[in-house]
Amino acid sequence: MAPKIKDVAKKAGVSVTTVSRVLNGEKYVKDDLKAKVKRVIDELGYAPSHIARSLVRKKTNLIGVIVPDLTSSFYSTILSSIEETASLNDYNLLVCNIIEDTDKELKYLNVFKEMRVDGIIIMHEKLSDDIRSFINKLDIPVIFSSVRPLDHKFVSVIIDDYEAAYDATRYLIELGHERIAFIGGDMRDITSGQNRYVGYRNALKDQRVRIVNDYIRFGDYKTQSGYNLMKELLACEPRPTALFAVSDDMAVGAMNCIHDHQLKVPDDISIIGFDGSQLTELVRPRLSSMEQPIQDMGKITVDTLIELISDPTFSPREDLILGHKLVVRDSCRAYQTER
Amino acid sequence: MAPKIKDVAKKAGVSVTTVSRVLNGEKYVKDDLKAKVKRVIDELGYAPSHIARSLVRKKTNLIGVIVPDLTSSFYSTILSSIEETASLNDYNLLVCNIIEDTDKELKYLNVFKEMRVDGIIIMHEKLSDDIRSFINKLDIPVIFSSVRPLDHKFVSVIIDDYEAAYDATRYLIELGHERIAFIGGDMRDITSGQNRYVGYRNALKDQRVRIVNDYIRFGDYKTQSGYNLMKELLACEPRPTALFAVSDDMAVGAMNCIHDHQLKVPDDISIIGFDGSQLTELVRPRLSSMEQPIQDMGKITVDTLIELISDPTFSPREDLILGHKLVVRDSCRAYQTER
DNA sequence: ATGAAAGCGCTAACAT
DNA sequence: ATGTTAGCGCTTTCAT
Repeated sequence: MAPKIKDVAKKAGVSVTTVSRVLNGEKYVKDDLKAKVKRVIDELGYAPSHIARSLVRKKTNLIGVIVPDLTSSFYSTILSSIEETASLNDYNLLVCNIIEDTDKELKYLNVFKEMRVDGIIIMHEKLSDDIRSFINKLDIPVIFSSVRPLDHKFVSVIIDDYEAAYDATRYLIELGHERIAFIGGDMRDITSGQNRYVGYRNALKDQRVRIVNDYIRFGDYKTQSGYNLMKELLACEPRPTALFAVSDDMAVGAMNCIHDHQLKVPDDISIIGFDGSQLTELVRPRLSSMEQPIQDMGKITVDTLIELISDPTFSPREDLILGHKLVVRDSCRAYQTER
Repeated sequence: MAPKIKDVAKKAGVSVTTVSRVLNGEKYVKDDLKAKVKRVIDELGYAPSHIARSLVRKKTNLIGVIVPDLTSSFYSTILSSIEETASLNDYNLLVCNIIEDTDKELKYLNVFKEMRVDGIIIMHEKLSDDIRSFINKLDIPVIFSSVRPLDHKFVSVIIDDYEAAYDATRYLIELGHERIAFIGGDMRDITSGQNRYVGYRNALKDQRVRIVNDYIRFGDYKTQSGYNLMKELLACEPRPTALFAVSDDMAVGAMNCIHDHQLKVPDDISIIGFDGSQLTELVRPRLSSMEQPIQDMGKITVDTLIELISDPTFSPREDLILGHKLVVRDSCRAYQTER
């Protein structure tokens, strides 16, 4: 069995309180005693039980994180930033990967509750009724990152997805494109589904570009779905000359589909993605994308959650809206009518 | 404050023991009592404290995981598989992302020790002396996944990296290539550094292909490093006609470099990667790769660790060697001398 | 079938 | 400056 504080106390010839004091760096311990205790701790290889500590302190220093898909470039990057920030603040991450599995999510949320995690980060917005009511009853701070669910009793750290989509679409319009297709996400998602879609539509409408329903398709943010939808789009007559995809993954899927059909990006079709994930630099041509500040998003999520944890009265009723940025790479070109 | 077992007991008019019994599904509780307790639990929104439980049961159902780079396609996939298997067995993951930071790693290992995690999974092999001695003293089961450090007192779940690299290289030789370059990893790594390098060398030697030192470069498994090293290789005279990169990330970096120099894969240079990560299907041309059974690796790692946890006498002294598989896609072609 | 009470390893009054 | 002791919320003998 691992040594306990009592063992240390006995061997050092002091009381457990004294050991506890040196453990917690309190003063009121004479230097020689402190030194002796420390030596014994080393000799015994003693490490205080976080379990026992949590029980009395009522603080676990644990943050539960629910990620929709660990293997996606966007989420693994934001998770990495979350981990870094948490670690810097002495918080540890309990990570749960949910791939559209409400039961598993509910189970995990319950584990988070049982574990008495200090806070919870959720990164998807397709909240089932069960989930919704569960987290509403929970008296643990919850924060949403990169998404904002509909009835938000909680804070979200996001960009303005509507504006970002609008700007991305306008960029294509300004390049002279008039047949601009759209590959969207799940319309049950407000943030990444609806907002981005409406941004696209309104950009077209405002610049008086015709909206063609056939050019509008919806999928699930993943590469495969981008590939499949692009295939459908290639069958349209006339073919679109540009595409806005609401995730880089989908954009890459579309690029690959185009490549596999012996067409060229951007010569035949211009593509702009969304997220600004690592993928953008991994593919050829490099993918222009509407960039979310992924690193900042992770950091700010954790920083805000920690404030929420340490000061329950602190409650930024407002969401935290970060800036988006168009990053131009090589996947778009101007459209010449006389081509 | 969250309700406790005592609150439930009081409200249900029974003893805490009884509540504990229904919580743990024991028999010897009359049905009507059981029902009443359950109702009260619901009404109160009571969830047993995992902390308190762990303290008395001496079991946390926590597994600590140390990942070298969450954002890499290989590690995020294996982590995803680990998470899934753990979750299925009611274990939760404490995830720590280490990017060559020994201090952080040591700190985390100490957290794992304090947290009394039931087991630890480590996915890198560059163990510093501190780390090495720390885990040797630890009386928590440790398992290595995808790597095997030098003095292995612990079990590893791996493929035969030497054989896999040998086979990958031989594939290029069989395609008729004679100028085969190598982009390697960190030679301080046994598994992914040395073994793969020696596999490459021996394959050349055995098939009597000349080994050219200029064609051999070492990096850090990442895309950028693959890119940079390929740039160096392109400057060689004569240029290599084929390349074996010890990670898919590096292979993709090399592909991009080749593309950026107006050359073609596989027409000008054939490339084979290593890992069989999702990247292989994301790039064009699709990347042929020596595939590791990533999913299985994650699953087997967790399954074995759980055995280790539940039965301390159980100790597969042997490493678990999984099979590798060459997956041919579009990045290699036969070399014709008369070209 | 149910309950009382000891104890898991620690912290934090409270005493000295 | 150091020690005694009562919990923290649960499980688990041991009684009944």
